[in-house]
Amino acid sequence: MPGPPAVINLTEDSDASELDADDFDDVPLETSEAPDALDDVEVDAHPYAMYYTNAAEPESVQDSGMQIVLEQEQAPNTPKKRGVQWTSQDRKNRVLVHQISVLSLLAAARMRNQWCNDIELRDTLQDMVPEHLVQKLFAIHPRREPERRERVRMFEGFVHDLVQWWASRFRLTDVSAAAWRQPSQELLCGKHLPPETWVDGWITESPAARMKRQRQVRKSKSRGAMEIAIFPPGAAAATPTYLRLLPPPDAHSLQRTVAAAKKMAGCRETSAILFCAMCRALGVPARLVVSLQPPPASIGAAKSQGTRKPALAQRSEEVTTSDEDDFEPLVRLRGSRALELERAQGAKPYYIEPVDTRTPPTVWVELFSKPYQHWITVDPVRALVRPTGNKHMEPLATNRQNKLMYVVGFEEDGYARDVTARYTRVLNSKVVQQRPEAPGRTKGHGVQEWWPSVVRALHRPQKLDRDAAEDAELQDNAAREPMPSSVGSFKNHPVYILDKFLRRDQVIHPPNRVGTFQGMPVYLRANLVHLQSARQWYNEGRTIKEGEHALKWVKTRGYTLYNKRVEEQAMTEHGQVPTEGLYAYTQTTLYTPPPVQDGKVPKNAFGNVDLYVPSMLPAGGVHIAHTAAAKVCRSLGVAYADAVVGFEFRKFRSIPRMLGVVVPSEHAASVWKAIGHAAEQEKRAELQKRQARALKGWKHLLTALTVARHIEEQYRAPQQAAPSEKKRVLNEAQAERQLRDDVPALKPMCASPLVPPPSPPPSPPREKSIVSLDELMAKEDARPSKRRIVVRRSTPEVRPARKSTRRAAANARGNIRYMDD
DNA sequence: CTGCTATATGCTTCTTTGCGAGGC
DNA sequence: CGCCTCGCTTTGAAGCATATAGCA
Repeated sequence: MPGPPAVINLTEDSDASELDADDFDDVPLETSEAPDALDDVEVDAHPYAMYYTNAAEPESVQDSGMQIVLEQEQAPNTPKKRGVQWTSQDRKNRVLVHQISVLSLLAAARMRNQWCNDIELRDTLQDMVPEHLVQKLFAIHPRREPERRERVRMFEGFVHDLVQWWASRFRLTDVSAAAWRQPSQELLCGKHLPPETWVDGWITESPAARMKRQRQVRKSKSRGAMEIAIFPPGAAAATPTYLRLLPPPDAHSLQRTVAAAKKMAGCRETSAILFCAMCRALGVPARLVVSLQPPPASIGAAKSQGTRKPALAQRSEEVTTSDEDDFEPLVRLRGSRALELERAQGAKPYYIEPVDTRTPPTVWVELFSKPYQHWITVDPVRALVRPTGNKHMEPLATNRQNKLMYVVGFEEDGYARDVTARYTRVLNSKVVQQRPEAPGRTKGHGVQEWWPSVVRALHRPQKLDRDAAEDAELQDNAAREPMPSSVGSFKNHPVYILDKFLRRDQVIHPPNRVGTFQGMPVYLRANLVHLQSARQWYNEGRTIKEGEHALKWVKTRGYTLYNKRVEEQAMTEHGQVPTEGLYAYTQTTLYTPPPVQDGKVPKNAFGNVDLYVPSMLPAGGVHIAHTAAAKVCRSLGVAYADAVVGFEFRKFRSIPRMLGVVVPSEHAASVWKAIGHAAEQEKRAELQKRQARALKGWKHLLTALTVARHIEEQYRAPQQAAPSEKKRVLNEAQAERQLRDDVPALKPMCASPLVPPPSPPPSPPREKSIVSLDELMAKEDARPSKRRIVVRRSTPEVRPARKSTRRAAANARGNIRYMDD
């Protein structure tokens, strides 16, 4: 998880994302507003160092109890080859995590950009600027210096001096712990980290330690720490790694940012944020530029990164020489008090991979030079001022902590602009391809790409002149990127494409060649056209225009048994592979079905109406989307046609999915009415049927009892035989009830409310055991006439209705009381 | 060692209108 | 007789992403 988004505030950004809500089903998410409670903490003394021990957590550490559990579906065991077997769900998760990270980072950056407008912060910073610099700035005015070229030079000189002054004054602290950089890949790649390891501002916990902490939290009734459980990728069930969030080390609130300004000390990112605020205070249009560092969207990228990283497991002094990137000694994030605590508990220091402040940053500033009418790139940490930035802000490909993927500049008014093109020379060949939904992954026409939609939400709705000029500049920058130098890199290239990478349903139209590579013509991806067969277009409610010729002929791909047979037959008869023509969208037109004429709905060859999309409804017709519609139409004598709304595929056979009928519009109302009527009647009939079944059951039972009594009367043996006889009869009765087990719960005909069955009802106290059926029936006769019949399956008592005219039924599952009417 | 290419492998997508027996 | 339900039918190929080996 990336460090910065201590607070997530998604507004427009969340609208821009095309994340399916379903994807979040498994993520129980509870958030609450997180007030800034650490504001009074000193910036200098590693404000969170004291929390780095397992000592009791101050209540202010975490305000929201948030739990994110990305669970994976249990899949059947697949034989493990080596390493982790990635499932398709893992891949989807990676993209999702990437996208959520990007949005979160944007939100975090936007919030910091807002802080730059804070009056107190601006005043604090403005007061610090030396007088001679302020004078230098004021001197740049058309009235004082009419020569524009001179003003351009003066502005650059001013910015240069300002940056020099800033870099010499601002003290860098907390650099590594607070760095905005690539999150570590170990966990995402399924590597197990030992407990008490620092991971991007989180700390790993052993299950036991977690339980213990949670017990303490419960006892003290305080809010728990924010924690997540990360499951390793792969199909096999595994134990997650538990992470607890540490307090953010950087100036994560406005108050702390102001404090950092007063101290003129903080991390690299804080330096850039404060510099931006200062420039705005001086009246110079300034952008806060952020190179977002989300985890990679593809597994391959993450894997190669993750495996090459030095083992974070070793966390002590010896790690300092583990990597060539390590220029700084081990960062010990300890205050003196924390160190004491640590010594007392025998804890080890956390290892945090260092950051080299000489490498390109992930946060910097752009200043708008009014005389030059261009944005100037400024890195206040390395004291760099450059009219163009790509050489100095692009990290090396080998840099694992900083990957240039999205660079966004936030302006004073809160709008942002995608300025990635300014800072990379490999925008199309590398950068774009790292984003999800790169050209190779999207398909078809009209597919919304994710990042462009995010950018649209960030950009100013109406372009300023300088925005338009910048767009041209950035486009020019991108256009200067050279053509790929290998066949492979043409694949999925966002600008160019070779014939050989065209898919079955793609064609270049118009086929304007823009170059040649190894003898192959090179085309622009912009001219790529997605094609579909006539049938496919028909399924979307479109037909091929008159006189259009197919742009491409391809081998048919019969899927159903029928079509396969047809293909085979064609093969044997003509000796050539059957082909079908493919057409572009522009060659099609909306399909208009023949209209309803003389009250008749025109049918197709199958005797129904194709209604795959609403536009395929014949003129003068109405779709009655009700399953009972056909029956009603038949009885009413209304001409109708079944509506086919789609297909289902089972066992290589396509089955039309029917839903309702199409009728002439003049009959629609009457058909709907009849449907309502029929439904009511059906309901009544159903009820009657159930009652008839219940009555039959009762009749059966009573007959059985009568017969039993007759038999008993005729063949009764002297006294002793009676009990066993009674038992037999009762068993019979019970079997009878079991036969009726499927009788559904009967709703009363009248409107009396159905009382839910009290469960389980106490058995009614029995006065004394019944010895014979005679006794039983005599008892029944003796009872006062009751309007309520209770049948309890659990009791071997049988209390049939005395009069056969009484309608009665019982739910064989027992204990449902039926109110007779 | 890195980057490129070819090959192997495993997963995903594409597809687009039955029939007859028997019961009610 | 008409309508409904049930059971049987069959079980691919292309395309794509990724992993891996080999080569320059």
